[in-house]
Amino acid sequence: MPELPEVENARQVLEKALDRTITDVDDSDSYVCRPHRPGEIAKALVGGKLVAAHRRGKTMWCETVTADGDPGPHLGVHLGMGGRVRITGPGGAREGELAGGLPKKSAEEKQKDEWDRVTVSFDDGGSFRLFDKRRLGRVRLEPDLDALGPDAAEISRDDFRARVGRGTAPIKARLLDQSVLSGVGNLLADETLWQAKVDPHRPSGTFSEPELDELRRVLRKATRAAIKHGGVHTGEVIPHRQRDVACPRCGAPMERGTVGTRTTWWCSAEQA
DNA sequence: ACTCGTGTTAGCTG
DNA sequence: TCAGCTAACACGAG
Repeated sequence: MPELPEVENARQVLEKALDRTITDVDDSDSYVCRPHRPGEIAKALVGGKLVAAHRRGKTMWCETVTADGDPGPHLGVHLGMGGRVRITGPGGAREGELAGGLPKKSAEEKQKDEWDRVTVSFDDGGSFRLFDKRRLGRVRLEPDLDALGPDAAEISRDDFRARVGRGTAPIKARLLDQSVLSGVGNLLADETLWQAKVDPHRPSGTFSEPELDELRRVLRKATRAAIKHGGVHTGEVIPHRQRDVACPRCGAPMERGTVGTRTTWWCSAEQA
C-alpha cells in the first residue's frame, strides 16, 4: 500500500517516537528483521534514543544516540506492501491512527496485536510498532541507501532527464525502478501517466527533454497532492481503476493490462 | 477453493 | 557487465 506519500505521512508520525529512552525492543520476528538475529537490534538500541526520522523514497530511517549520548546505529524502517507505523503514548495510550496505509474501510478495522511485527518500548510506557499483516515490511540496522535513486519529490530537472529518459523498457517500469528514482509505486505511476496523457507502454528512451520535463512536473504535482490529501488513493484517476468505468476526463473506456509485471490502468483514448 | 496484490529482490537471460 | 524480466517472498482480502 504505502508509496512515497503514505511513507512521508508515516515518517511524520514516527517523529512522535523521538527523544524517548528505549527500554526494550521486540525483534523476534526474524523474517521482518532479516538479516539480523533475534536480539541484535535490541542490543544495539536499548538504553539509547531515536533522535531524528528521515525518508528517501519509501525507505525511512532514524538516527539514534546511545545511552552515553554518542551517535548510535541508524534504524531502517520499510513498510513493504502493507506496513504501518503505530505509536503509543505514556502508559500505552493510543496516539492517533495508524499511519502509512489505506483509509479505514470501516470504523472497526482489525488491529490484532500479533500483527505488530516489531515493537520498540520506551521508559514512559509507550512504544513505536511496525504494524504489518503481511510481514513484507522490514526493520534493520544500517539500511543501505546507495541503491536508491533520488527521491521522486526532490529530483532535479537534469537528474530526471538523465535517469528516466533512457532505456528500452516501458516508461512505467522505469518510473517504478527504485534505483532510477525512489518513491513511485504502482498507483502513483498510473496517476502520473494518466495526468500527463502518456502511454505506459512507451519506451522510456523515446521521450524528448520537454516531454521529460513535463512528466517530472506532473509527478511532483501528483506526489505533493497525495501527501497533502493523505495518500495516493486521493488521486484523480485512481478511483477509476475499475472495470466498466470511463476516463473521468474524456469519457473513453479505461483499459486494464499488465505493464512491467504490474496491473496497469490507462485511458484507451488519451494514453494510446 | 482459488486468485490477486499500492513492494522488494535474488537470480536468470540475452 | 548490464538492462530487463520472472519468481518468490507472506498472508489477508475478495
